[in-house]
Order: sequence, then C-alpha cells, then structure tokens
Amino acid sequence: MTAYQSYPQFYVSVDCIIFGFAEGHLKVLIHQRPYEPGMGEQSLIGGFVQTNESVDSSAKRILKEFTGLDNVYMQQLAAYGEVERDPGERVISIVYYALINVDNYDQTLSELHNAKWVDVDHLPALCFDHRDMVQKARRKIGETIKNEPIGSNLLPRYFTLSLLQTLYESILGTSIDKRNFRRAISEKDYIKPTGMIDKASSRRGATLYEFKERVDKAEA
Amino acid sequence: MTAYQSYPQFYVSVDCIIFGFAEGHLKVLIHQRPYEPGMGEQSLIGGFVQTNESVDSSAKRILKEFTGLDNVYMQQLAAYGEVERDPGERVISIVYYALINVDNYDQTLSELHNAKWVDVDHLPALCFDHRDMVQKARRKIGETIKNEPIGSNLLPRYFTLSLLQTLYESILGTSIDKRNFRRAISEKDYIKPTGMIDKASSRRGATLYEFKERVDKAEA
DNA sequence: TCAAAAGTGTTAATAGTACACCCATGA
DNA sequence: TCATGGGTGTACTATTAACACTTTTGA
Repeated sequence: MTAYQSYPQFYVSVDCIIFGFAEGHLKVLIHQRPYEPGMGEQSLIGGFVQTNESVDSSAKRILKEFTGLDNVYMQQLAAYGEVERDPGERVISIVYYALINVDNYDQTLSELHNAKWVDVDHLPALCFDHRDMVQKARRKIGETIKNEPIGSNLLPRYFTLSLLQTLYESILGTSIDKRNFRRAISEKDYIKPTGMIDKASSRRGATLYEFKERVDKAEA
Repeated sequence: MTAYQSYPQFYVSVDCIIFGFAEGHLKVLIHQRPYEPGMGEQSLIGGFVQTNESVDSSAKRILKEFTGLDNVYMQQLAAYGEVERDPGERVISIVYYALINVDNYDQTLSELHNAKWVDVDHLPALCFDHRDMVQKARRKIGETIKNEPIGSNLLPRYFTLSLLQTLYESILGTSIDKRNFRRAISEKDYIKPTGMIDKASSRRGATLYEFKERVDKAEA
C-alpha cells in the first residue's frame, strides 16, 4: 500500500514539563520512573504515543492522567532524538511544557504517581536528557513572558502585584525594580484591579488584581 | 528487557525546509514526491529516520543527499504528529530548516531529485502539512534575524548593503528605511567592508561587505 | 544628460533604567 | 510605636522611527 515498509519504526514518547508557581519559586512536577530502564530515578511526567491519538493529544492525555487538568496552556518544546538517549531502547521523545495553577489540580492523582514539585533552580538529578529539556523550556518561558500574559496560567485568579512580580523574577532569574515593574504592568491592558484587598500578605493590605481574559490555549 | 513492548511504534520522518535567497526573494527547495501516497505532488525534502542515526543526523544526511552540503546552519523547527497528516500511514515528522547559499551547492544532486526553488511568498500547493511547516519556519527565521547574523548563511561571501537590505526585507516581509538600516548594520560588529566595489548592480558601484565570521553551526 | 542605484544626518518619539521615600496597619 | 509589605514619580539614557537630498557613472 505505501512505500514505507522498508523503513524502521520507533517508540515515540511524550514528556511533559509541568510548571507551577509556589512559595515564590517556579517549580516542575516530577516523579519516580515506574519502569526500567532507570526505574526509581526522578523523571519528567511522560508516556508513549498511542496509535489512535496525535502527538498533541498524547501530551494532553498524559497531563490529564497526572493532574486531572484539561484545557491547559501547553506548548510543544522540541523533539529529542539521540540514539542512546534512553539506555534501554531507542525512543524518540517529543517534549511539551505546560503551565498550571498549583492550587487547582487533582492532588490525589498526582500522589498516586508519586509526583512532587521541585524548584527549577535546584533540580535533583533527572534521568536521561530530562534536565536539558527543563532548562530549554525554562528559557522559552522567559522569552514568552516578556511579551505574553502567560502568568495568568500560573497564578491564582486574584493576586497582588507583589506576587506577580515575584513570579516574573522567578521565571527570569533577575530582580526587577518595583516601580518600573508596576508601571510596565499597568500599561498593559490584560490586567485589572478588582477593588478587593488581600489582607493575608501584609498588615496594610494589597490590591488584588486579575487577568481580564485567561489565556488557556492548548496550542498556538 | 524493557517495559516498552506493549507500546506501538511509528515511522518517523524528517522534513527539511531548505531556504535560499535568489532574485531578491526568499526561496524554498521543493521537489516532487517520488512515492505514494501523494506521488508527484510538491513536497519538502524529506526522508525517514534510520535506526543507527539520531534525528539530527538524519536531517543532516537528508540535506546532504539533496545538496551535497555539510556543516550548514540547521535548526529543529517542530514535530508534526497529527494522526492523519500522511494519508498513507501514520508518520510522525520532525521538521528542520536550513539556510544555504544558492550559489554554492551541488546542483547535479538536486536536479537528480527534481528539486527546484520556489518563492516563499508564492508557494505552490504542497502535500500534507508542508505548507504550515514552511510558514512556521519563515516566522522563526524572521525572529532570529533581528538578533543574529544568520544572513551570512544565505548570501554570497561578498555582498552589497542593498542586497543585505533586500534579504532582510524579504525575510521580514516589510520595507525598511535605507538610512536606518545602514546605521543599524554598521553598529553591528559582524559585518565589515572589504574595500572592493561591485560594479554589476549599479553604474556608480557599491561597496562589497563580508561577514567577519560565518555562523555555520549545525545546532544551537 | 539622464536614469539608476549608492550613499549620507538630524530630529522626534518611545522604551527602558536608575533611584528613595511615605503609607497603612496589626501586633 | 514599630516592623512589614504597599504604594508612588522623576530624570536620564538608549533605542527606534521618520524623513530627502546629493553623488557617481555608463549608456
């Protein structure tokens, strides 16, 4: 039927870099690899592409299996195709990254998979080339957040400007001047004050803001 | 040995978007698909990943088969994984783009494959999702050329500033003010005048420039 | 002599950066 | 009353954008 029979076939995996923001730091969800090779090592959330699903769908399925979440900001990062990247068998991996709100996912599910959050700036040893993947994704998010309000995907619905600034600082790995930051943000049109005051984070209380429209796209 | 046996395997192809610059326009090298499905349709340069090579190496091999070129600026663009993207069988494609100098490749080889250059702004119908791939790559080059001297890969060794400007305009799809362009370029440190004069393009003659160091990297 | 491309500066607007103090409140 | 985080404005610098005329020369 096709002329492809003479070509080899490969396992194709999907690895998901699930980013969250907690305790003032950008975090990644990892778990212990449940099978050989590398069983017990720390690993990104992953799985294998099935015949009846696109690679994008596969990524969404895996994200849902681990977090219960649908309709999440998720982007393809890159394909990793070194011959020996998986010491067991040849596996070509297509990597996605997702941004989720750590207060709003199914923790029962993630605990079931022994998943836990680790600080992006203090990653433990990860199996295979997973560390490279995270670094690359982190750089890409840094580029993106300068132009697009992707912070909406990482923050709770209502947030203070201080929290937003901490998010930016954590993603960019720099410190930002408070006045410059607040001016730059107020010139954007995607954030608005709600009139509500958060009394938890300070005695004086801080205005709570929200994103006008949440950017919850699965592809772009 | 591994726990992967229960998972399906897939054909993995590599498609190469080979960009060149000729007659003042950004061009792409395409050819007629030599096998079913879609035999005879216009297609990007592609091939299948082999067991003994990484996906990156596969892209390099395919580029070399069609152009004779080694050591070319080449970057991974994305993986395309829709289930029905190839109407014959399930094929997951990993796409690369390359920038080459149209005066400096093995034309015998490319003619052997019925390859020809087409204008990026007037693409003919391409098979499968190849058109999307080209558009995406084009956007990415546009981003890149604002910051990196990738033009060196598309131009002859010596070139006039007018030609360089035409290249930028063609990639960015905008017209650029001549004085602003020349000032911006002269502030960069990667281009230098050679002292030679090109008499072919104008009566008056134009200074020929060259890139100080050619960025011929295969990965970045 | 004239058509055709080469070459050349100034000004205005915008964006980014640096920097320090007062405010409101609960404990 | 004081410690804590919230909130605010101005001056400087760098970057980008707009804009038009003179030069050279081969046909």
